[in-house]
Amino acid sequence: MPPTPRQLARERTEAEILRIAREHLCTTGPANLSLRAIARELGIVSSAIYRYVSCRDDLLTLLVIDGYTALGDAVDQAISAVDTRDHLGRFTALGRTIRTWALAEPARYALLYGTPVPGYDAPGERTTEPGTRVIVALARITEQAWHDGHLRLESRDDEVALPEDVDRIRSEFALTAPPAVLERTALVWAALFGCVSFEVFGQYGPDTFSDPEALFEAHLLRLAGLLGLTR
Amino acid sequence: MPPTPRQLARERTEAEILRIAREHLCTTGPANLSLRAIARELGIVSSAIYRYVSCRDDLLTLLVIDGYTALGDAVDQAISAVDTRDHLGRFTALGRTIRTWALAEPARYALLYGTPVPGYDAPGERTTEPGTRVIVALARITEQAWHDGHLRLESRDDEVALPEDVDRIRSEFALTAPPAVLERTALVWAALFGCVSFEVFGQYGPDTFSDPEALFEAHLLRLAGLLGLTR
DNA sequence: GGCCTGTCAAGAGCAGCGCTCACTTTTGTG
DNA sequence: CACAAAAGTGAGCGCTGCTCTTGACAGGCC
Repeated sequence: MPPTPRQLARERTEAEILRIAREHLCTTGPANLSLRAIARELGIVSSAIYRYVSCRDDLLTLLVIDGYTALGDAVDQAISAVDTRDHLGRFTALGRTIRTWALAEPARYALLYGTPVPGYDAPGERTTEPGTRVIVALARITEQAWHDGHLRLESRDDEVALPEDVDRIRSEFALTAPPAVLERTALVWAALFGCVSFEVFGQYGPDTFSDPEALFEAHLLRLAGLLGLTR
Repeated sequence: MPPTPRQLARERTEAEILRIAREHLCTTGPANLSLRAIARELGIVSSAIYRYVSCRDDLLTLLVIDGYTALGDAVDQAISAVDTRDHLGRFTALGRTIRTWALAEPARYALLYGTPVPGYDAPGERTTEPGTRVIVALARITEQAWHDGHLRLESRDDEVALPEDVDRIRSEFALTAPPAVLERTALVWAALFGCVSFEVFGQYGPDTFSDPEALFEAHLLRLAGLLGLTR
């Protein structure tokens, strides 16, 4: 059945709340996100906001899901614009997209990959799936590269740190590449976000690197090498 | 001249404020650090706290310096306990110390390497020096390894992303290793903190890796390889 | 001893916050 | 048109950071 006018109005208000909340996130940060301020900007009295959002943590959950989804969509789209056989190109597209999105949306990035908000536990049943999209996309790239024979192995790649965990994950996602590939994928995943976080969070001093993008590109290529990607 | 009783009492109170603030940081986070709550726990009235700390941001600066100093001391001590010629041992000691300290002091780690506190600008003239101690220590390790001929170069290591910036930094710290070494040092630095942040901030799911320490050790060795450290 | 100055604590007060509750107004629909 | 559900109102509680005025007290100087 078609949505009633009431449902439409409600959805429009909910979307508007999310939009204002995203803006406020930039200036106040997640810990000081103010429901009163959002209500004020929305033009309703402070208590009326609770008709749409049960509490502040609920709004945070909506923002987390919203952020993971936006980043996941951006990454998926960037990857799918590159030839399936160009594994290095897909990897650099993934890395570049994460960095670009994070620099464009530092507050949302911080909500996802920065300090956890004290006293807030993201409900796993709602956030895990969108939250794993980037690492799943990265694992699919290395899996495809392995499948196509474009993943170089090293001499001591026959042993891995956590065989049980790695095997469980490999079977969960039906990965055929050797365990060491998944281990290196996890390292590159963490390293990638380390590079992006340092830049977004201002860990590099103000006048240390004149062209952070060029530095990131160089790091991306080295990480591709660490991954064993050829071509 | 000896410190007056006044000065002694004042210093004792300041140290006590810092201690309580560190505790509160764990539960409230830096953005919601409450001067009133600290004053209450100290047993003085809320306004009296401003005799010791000019404002909330000033307390944050004290905590930032305190944190960088504690981490820097821990890293320096761990490194100096390893033979000067054991460059791999010094590198893994540095990495392990960062991880151990971060897991033991997640709130202080988050203050240093997590999301910047919105609206708070750390005064560079007071925080830069303690804040660079870890990367300086890492650079000294790679420099020493290069000096001792224990740093492997790669074929395309003759070109570097930002020659001017890298050369400026090399001369500032009197580094003799080639530019590519510094570039890789920067990547490993970011990657290291990426691994630690993922673990401290709970980016790995609750039941993904049964033994995060073992995973970190494996990643450390791979990062040492990326650095080109031999033996 | 008396006084003056600088330090410290107290407490009231302002504006903002999350959230609740009793209440009124609006609105879609049988 | 009537009526119930939904949306909005405004007072109120206890908390926050921060300011300002007021008063207690100790050390140095005459």
